[in-house]
Amino acid sequence: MELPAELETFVVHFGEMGSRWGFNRTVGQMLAVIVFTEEPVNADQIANMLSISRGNVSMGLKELQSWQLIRVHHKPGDRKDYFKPAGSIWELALQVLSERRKREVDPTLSLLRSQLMNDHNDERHYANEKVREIHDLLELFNTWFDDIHRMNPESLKTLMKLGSGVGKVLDIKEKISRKK
Amino acid sequence: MELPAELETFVVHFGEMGSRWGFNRTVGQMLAVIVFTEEPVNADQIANMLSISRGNVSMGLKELQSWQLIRVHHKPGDRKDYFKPAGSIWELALQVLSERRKREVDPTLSLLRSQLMNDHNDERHYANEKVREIHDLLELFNTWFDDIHRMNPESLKTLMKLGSGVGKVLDIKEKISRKK
DNA sequence: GTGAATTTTCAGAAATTATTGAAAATTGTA
DNA sequence: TACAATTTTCAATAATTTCTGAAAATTCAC
Repeated sequence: MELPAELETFVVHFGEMGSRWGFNRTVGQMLAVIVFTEEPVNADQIANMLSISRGNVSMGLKELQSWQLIRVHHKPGDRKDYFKPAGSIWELALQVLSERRKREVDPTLSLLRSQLMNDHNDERHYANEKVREIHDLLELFNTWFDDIHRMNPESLKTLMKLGSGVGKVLDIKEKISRKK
Repeated sequence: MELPAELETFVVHFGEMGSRWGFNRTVGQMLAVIVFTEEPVNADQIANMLSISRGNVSMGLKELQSWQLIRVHHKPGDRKDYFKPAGSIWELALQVLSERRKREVDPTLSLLRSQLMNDHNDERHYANEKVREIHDLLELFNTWFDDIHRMNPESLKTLMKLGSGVGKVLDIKEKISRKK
């Protein structure tokens, strides 16, 4: 199976962006192939389309599975593993955010938490103040994100479209309470 | 100036996380030093505290400035440049998100946009459907984020604390309109 | 304008990360 | 169980990224 010409642009781009999204060039390209190809693809097809080694494909697939972005699919009478996206584009995006939070926020939060546990948590120290501030911010972000993540996609879309609308409501509410 | 012992943990951690946050180990460590130190610090102090070369510090500072995370500060009678955070923790966090959107979302969005411009935008093709879906998702995310970013920190905090509260309101609203 | 203080640049070196491909392990079928 | 198909592993190598430090550029006080 050859890489279809109309996919080339996206494969190249997803490759370039890959490292910014948290994986590497090859893994990004593999994701592009899997997302933009209607039929599930197998490892040999991916290796051929991207001209990379079979071993590299194997590692990349493991990575994409650890991100829960792809799923195995079996075809009757074929022992090969075929891969397809683990959900809709919307679900994949949420999944990427979720994994990134796990990798980018959670470790820091747990360090800050343990730091605040230590009783020598001297509030006079500037650094301790900052630790507290970052901790509270990340904690707020995390609970907010959990909330959001639990919402069904349609409500979430509606909420996002509302955007500053919600903000305006809150601003008005605030102005009123300040006048009291 | 020596690296204060109580900062060591954070410097090491910010270093490890650096690459996940979009810069490299050294730049992460430099950010930690600047954020956790009350007094503005100069390039030589950073180089000494982190035991890295003066040239490396210069490049790192440029990077942090390109992210708009730090600002120059001048002391009277001292020609050296001193550096301090460009804002509160909250503002720095928003700034990181903002820069990352610029680097991680905008390039993809502009590719997808140009792809949809091309008239051979054949809706029968599976790949084109996906292009459209990703485009719409990123567009929605971008306008939402712009909205959010314009809000004042206090309203934003309130909104985040509300979290699923807003979601519940929307869910109820939806259930009602479905019954009609 | 001169020159010392300071910052920036960048070629080469070091460190890190990604890739290959052959061997080992696993899986499924007969 | 035997064996062929398939996947995974991992040591060696290749590619990329980061770092150093000396030289060049800039800045500013006199």
